[in-house]
Amino acid sequence: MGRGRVQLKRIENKINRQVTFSKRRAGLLKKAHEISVLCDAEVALIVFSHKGKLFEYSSDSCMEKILERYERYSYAERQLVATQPGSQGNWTMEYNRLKAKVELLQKNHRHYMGEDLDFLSLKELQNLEQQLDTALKHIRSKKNQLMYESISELQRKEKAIQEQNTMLAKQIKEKEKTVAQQSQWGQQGHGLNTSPFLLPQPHPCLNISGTYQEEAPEMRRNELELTLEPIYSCNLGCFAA
Amino acid sequence: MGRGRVQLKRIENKINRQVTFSKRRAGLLKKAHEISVLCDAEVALIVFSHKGKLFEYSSDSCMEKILERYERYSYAERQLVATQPGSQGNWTMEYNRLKAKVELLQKNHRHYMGEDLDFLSLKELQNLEQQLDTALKHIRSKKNQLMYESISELQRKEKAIQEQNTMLAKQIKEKEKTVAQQSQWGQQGHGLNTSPFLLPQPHPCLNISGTYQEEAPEMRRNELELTLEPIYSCNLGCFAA
DNA sequence: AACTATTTATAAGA
DNA sequence: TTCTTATAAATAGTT
Repeated sequence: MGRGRVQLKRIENKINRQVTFSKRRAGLLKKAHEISVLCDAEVALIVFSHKGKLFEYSSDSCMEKILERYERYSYAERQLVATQPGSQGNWTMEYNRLKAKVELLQKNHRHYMGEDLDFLSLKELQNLEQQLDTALKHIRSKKNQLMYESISELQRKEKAIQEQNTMLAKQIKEKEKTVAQQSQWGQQGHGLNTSPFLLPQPHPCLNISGTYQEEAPEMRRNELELTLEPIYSCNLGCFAA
Repeated sequence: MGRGRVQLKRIENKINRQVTFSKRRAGLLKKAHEISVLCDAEVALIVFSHKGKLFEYSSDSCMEKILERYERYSYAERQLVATQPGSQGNWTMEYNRLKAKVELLQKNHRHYMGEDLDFLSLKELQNLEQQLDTALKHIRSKKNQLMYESISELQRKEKAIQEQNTMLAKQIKEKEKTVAQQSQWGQQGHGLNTSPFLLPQPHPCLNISGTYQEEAPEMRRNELELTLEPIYSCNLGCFAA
């Protein structure tokens, strides 16, 4: 119906395909509606465009209802088929169904693995992202637990060493005092040169460690939340790409 | 399309309705097929006649596949809608639908979480394990990257402090020597004491960074493999259980 | 189910 | 995308 005959094969021209899709989709939905009204039928129509956009029609009773009815119906049908022995057509049918299901699962899995995302729509990707996010939370928590242990072990070490550091610095100071006293009492004035040199040395380090120790819990928390969150959003970001 | 216009309302004549249903149904299925082929779309069409007979069409990928895709899609859609306030549609209906869907999704999800695995086959389990492993690799690498940074930062700090520690200890030792010398020589040769104190000061710091850069990569790698591997095997272990 | 007068759908072009 | 138009398709009523 148009200016030329149409071959029943994929339209290769992208633009053309898109246009035809729009038109035929409208027509299909219209016809679906018409038959449902004219003939009092229950119709469910689902169309995914090549690019993954969803279009649907369902007669008065909502989509879910019809799909449920369908599931019940086809389930019952399969049960009947299954209980009837001998019929060999059922086996191939069953086999194909199984095969299709496996395929579906694998496809889903691939999506869950962040692969084959090219033809998923943004919405589907968001869905995926959310689910993966939840899954990762569990794994995160275990991993973080061990990481934390490693980190706080290091921090514990650091703290201990720093304390030792402080101790040593103090000892030096005292040593200096002793030396200074000795200088004062002997060759005077010389001790004054050494002390301003030596004193500031340990000082910045001690100061740093001092403030670090106080802020460490905060820092740690910050570091973890700030450093780790971006990882996830970054990683999950690729699913929205 | 026919000898007279058609009003969009239920055809009361039973025979007529039945005939029209047959004709239009064929047309609808045909069109559904056409759009799926021409436009590379995924189409699922379900029609229940007034008398309850089922007719269906689904493009190449089987019906179940498409319906699942639909469910996922509309789930995602509803999630988006749910976050947007205001829509006051059939709440109870929506609620029930949501509840059912959530249950279904949770079941799938539990599998991905390594739970409820009792009725999965070995192959499915292996599949799950492998896929999760792969997925985690991506996440790991990013997360580890940041964790590494945090850890090696701490290690750098630790090392630096330790070196300083050593330095301070040396200084103390030398001070002691000086003190001892001073005691021995009385108040002689004081100028010699200050220089060994001052020269080594900047030296160790430079040394630290020099040796660190060479050894750090090895150290980091070791520590990561030793500390982190157990986490994964532990985590993944539960999927193999 | 087959036929056919008409209405519809739509391909191509603008 | 939307509108137009020539033409192919669908189909209502008929046989």
